[in-house]
Amino acid sequence: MLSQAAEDYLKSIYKLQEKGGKVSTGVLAEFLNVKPASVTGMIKKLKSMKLIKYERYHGVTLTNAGKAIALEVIRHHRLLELYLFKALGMPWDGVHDEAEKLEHVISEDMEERMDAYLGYPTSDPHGSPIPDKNGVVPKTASIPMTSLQDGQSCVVAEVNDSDSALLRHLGSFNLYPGTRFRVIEVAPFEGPFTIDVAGQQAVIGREVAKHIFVDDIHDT
Amino acid sequence: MLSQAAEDYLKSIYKLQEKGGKVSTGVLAEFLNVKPASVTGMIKKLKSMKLIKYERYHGVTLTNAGKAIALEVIRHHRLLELYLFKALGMPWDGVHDEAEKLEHVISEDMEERMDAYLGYPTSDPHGSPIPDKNGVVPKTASIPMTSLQDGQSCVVAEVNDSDSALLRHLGSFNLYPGTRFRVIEVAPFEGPFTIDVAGQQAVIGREVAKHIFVDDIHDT
DNA sequence: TGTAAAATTTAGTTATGCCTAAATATTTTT
DNA sequence: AAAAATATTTAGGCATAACTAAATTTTACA
Repeated sequence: MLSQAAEDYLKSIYKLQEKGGKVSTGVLAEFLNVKPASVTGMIKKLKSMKLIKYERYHGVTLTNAGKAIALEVIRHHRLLELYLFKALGMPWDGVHDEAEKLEHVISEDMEERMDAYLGYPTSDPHGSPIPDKNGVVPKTASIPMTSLQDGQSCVVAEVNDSDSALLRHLGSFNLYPGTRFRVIEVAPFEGPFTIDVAGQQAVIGREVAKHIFVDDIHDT
Repeated sequence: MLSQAAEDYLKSIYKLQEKGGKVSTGVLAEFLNVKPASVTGMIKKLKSMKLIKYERYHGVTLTNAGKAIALEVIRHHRLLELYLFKALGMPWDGVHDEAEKLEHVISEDMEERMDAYLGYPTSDPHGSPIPDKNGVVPKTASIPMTSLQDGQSCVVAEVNDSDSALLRHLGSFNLYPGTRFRVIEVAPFEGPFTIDVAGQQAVIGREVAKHIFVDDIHDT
């Protein structure tokens, strides 16, 4: 059985790989909040298990076996987030931390039962896609909020799930996946976004907007 | 934060203490499936944390702090068992193993939400009492099935939760907590019990009967 | 009571996964 | 292309929690 630490490495590699960019020792270390020297050690281990490919100074790549494990952990995480949200009524800014611990521990059986209870969902409370049992990730073609222009209307597709303060902030504006809003004004010089959500005005800073992805854009 | 291993030691000490008898290094080792030398190490650690009292060759006792942790872990375990059983429909012979892993990992918040969902229950699917938030354990005055006599009728109160084969066996006779049955005959010389459960006859061996506790006994 | 048996502890190892500090390799800059 | 900056690895430690084998302590029995 794979250690929790190893699972976290694979999950992180997958996510960093998704974002584009080379997954170097240093990047991984930063992402996982460990020191580069520690990453070197785990890289050796994962390589010897044939879960990753690695060449010095050229970054890491998941093998198919490694990717399968990464996707299974991510599936666990997102199913758990949605389950905790829907079945236990946990707030959307609380489910990430809980899922982060549970994801390494639940059985296949529990995974399947949650999946069935939820009706085989394809996205979690933050809009992130839930890979299916075969590791197939639903397509999500969304665009960063930062690329919106004055007057455009759109629907929140996905937000970063790991920053609970950010999530509470967005929640205070009722900005959840599925919520439609309209850009009233984008302040010049990389300024904040003034938007209209269901008749209410809200100001969203650039840094926050970077973590919001949107869909279904209309010019109005 | 306390390690999972330490939590398991405290939980085991509590359970062994309940059963009566001195909780010696060797007994603990056997119960936890580790070697006595390993127990010595953990005993030192737990003693230094003031979670147990210990004197060589005289066994271990929980301090109040240690008992509180033990009861919290047991509470988690039993709430989880009942939750998995009721909310996710897991079979009663499957919930123990799942709960065994989850019990160390769930938050107070999740504990409270499960508790509320279940309506603040006082026993798990195997009839074991669920300690409340303050560590108060509901009274359960039940008697081992092995002390029953011919013709007595009673209700299953509690069964050992950790042996899934045993649980499946009992399930095949519909022998769950709350089920009433009548002893038709106790075979002599420590023989098996022939019982009547809802009109069906079943033969329960002594070894199995030792793991069944009953209540509400009537002579018929 | 002395000796054998049983229980427990000590000493030394192992594996995991992290750390720091120092060494080395690569890339970038000048 | 050499020097400087950056990235990565090596070497040596630490903590946890298990193990084995050997020593020691306690208990039990003859």
